[in-house]
Amino acid sequence: MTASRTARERVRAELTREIIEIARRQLATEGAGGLSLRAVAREMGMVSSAIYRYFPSRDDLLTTLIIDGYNALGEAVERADAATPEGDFPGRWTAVCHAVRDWALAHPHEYALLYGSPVPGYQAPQDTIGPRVRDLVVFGGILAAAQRAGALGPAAALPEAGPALAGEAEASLADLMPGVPGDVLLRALSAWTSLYGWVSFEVFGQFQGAFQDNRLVFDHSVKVLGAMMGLTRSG
Amino acid sequence: MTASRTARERVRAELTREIIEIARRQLATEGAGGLSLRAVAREMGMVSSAIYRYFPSRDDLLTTLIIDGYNALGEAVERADAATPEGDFPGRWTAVCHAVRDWALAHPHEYALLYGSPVPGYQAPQDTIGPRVRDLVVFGGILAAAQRAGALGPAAALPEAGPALAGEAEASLADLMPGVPGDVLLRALSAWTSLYGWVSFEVFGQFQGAFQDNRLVFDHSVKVLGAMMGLTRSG
DNA sequence: GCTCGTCAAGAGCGGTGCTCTCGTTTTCTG
DNA sequence: CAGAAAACGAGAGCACCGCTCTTGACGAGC
Repeated sequence: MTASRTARERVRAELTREIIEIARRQLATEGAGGLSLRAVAREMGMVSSAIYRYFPSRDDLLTTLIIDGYNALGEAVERADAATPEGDFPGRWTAVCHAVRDWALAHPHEYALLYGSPVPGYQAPQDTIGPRVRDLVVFGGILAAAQRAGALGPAAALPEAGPALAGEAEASLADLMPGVPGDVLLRALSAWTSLYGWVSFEVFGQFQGAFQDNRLVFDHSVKVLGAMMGLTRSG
Repeated sequence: MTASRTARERVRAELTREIIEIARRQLATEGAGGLSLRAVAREMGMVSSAIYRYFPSRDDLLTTLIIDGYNALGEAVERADAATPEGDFPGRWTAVCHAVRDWALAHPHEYALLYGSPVPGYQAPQDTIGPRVRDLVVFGGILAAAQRAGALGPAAALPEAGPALAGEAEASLADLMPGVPGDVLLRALSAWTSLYGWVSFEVFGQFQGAFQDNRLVFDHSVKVLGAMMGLTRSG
C-alpha cells in the first residue's frame, strides 16, 4: 500500500497490525474487559512496556478495535444492501437486518464492544462517530430511495406467520401468554425487542442527544407498537 | 423480620446487607467490571480477606446484585401495571414500557448489568431465571388478559404523530433520510430499535434457546417491521 | 470452664495498566 | 561519512486487583 519510506516504518506498521489482530483474538476469548496489553505483549514475545510505543494506552487500542468493528459491520451491511435489487425496498430492509444479525452472531464480542455496556472509564473519541453510523446511513438511504420511488406508504397489512412459525411461537410462549394466537405473539416479540432496543440505545449512549425530548419520542413509539400488536381497550 | 437467634447471626446479616449496598454504589461509579471486593472492604474498614467470609467470590456478589436488579425492575414494572385500569390494555402496555425506561435511566449501571454485555467469565446460575422474567410475566399477563377480554385484534391503524413530534423527527433525521415524512421516520425508529434489541437479546444470551430456529422467527419479525414502516416494492 | 466454630488480620501469589530509565539501533542531518 | 536525534526493546518498579492460606482472638454451646 504505502511506499513505506523507511524499514523502520514498515516494521512499525506490521507490528501495529499484529497487535490489533492479537487484541481482536483476545477480545473473542476474554471479552472486552479482559483485553490485556500484557497478554498481547506476551503473545508477541515482547515486553509489556514495548506495547506503549505503539498504543499510548489501552483505551487507544480499544478505540481502534471499536472503529474497526463499526467499519466491519458497516461494510457487511453495505454489501448486503448492494446485493439486493434496487427497487426491492422490503428486500433491502430484510437484507440489512440479516446482515446485522449475521455479523453480530459471527463476532459477538465485537458486537458487545459496539452495542453492549459501555466500557467503564472509557470515553469514545470523535473519530468513532463516522464509522458508527455507516449502518444507519444505509438504512436511511433505503428509506429515502423508497420515498422518492413512491414506495413508502402508510403501514401495510402486517404479514401473517405461517402455521409452523405460529406454532413454534405458541409452543415457546404458551405458558407466559396462554391463549394468545401465535401471530400476535410474534408481533409482541417485535414490540418487546423494540422496547429493550430503545432503552439500551438510550442508556448506553447511542442516541447522544438525537432528540430534544427522548421521552416524548419514546412514548409515541410505544403507542405505535401497541397498535401494531393490536391492543385495544375493553369496556 | 427473622427473630435473629444469635447476636452473631444478626451482625452477619447486617454486614451482608452493608456489603451489597456498598457494592451497588460502587457499581454506579465504577461500572460492572470495576466492582472490587477490596474497595468494598476498604470502605467498610475491613481487611479484604474478611469479605470472603460473606461472599465466597466476586461472582457470588455479582449474582446477588443481578438478582436484586431483576427484582427491582420487575417490581417497578408490576407497580406500573397495577396502577393502570385493568381493561385499559394499551395504557398498561405503555405504563410497562415507561416503567422499564424510567428504571433503566435511574439505574443505568444496574441495567447494563442485566441487559448489557455479559460479564466475561461470569456464568449466571439458575437462581437468576426466576427474577429475570418478572417483567416478561407482566407483559404476558397483559396480552393474555387482552385476549380473554376480546381486546386483542389484528394490528390497528398506527397512531399518527403530532406535528411537533413529526417535526422533531424530521429535524433530527433529515440529513440521514431526506424527504421522508416525520411520521414514517418515527415508525422507522421503532423498527431500528427492534432490530438491535433482537440482536442484543440473542447475542447477549437473553433468549437461551427460546426458539428452535431463531433465524426463522427473526426473519418474520423483520418482515413485520418492514410492513409496519410501509415499505413496498417499486417497479 | 473448655472446646469448637467463626471471624478479622496479614502475608503472599500471580495478574493488571502504566511510568521511568537505560542502552541500543536506526534515521536524519551537517 | 560522522555525529546528533529520534525511535525502540528491555527491565525495574508502582499501585492496584482477585484470591488463598495461615494465624491468633473471640464468642456460643456443651
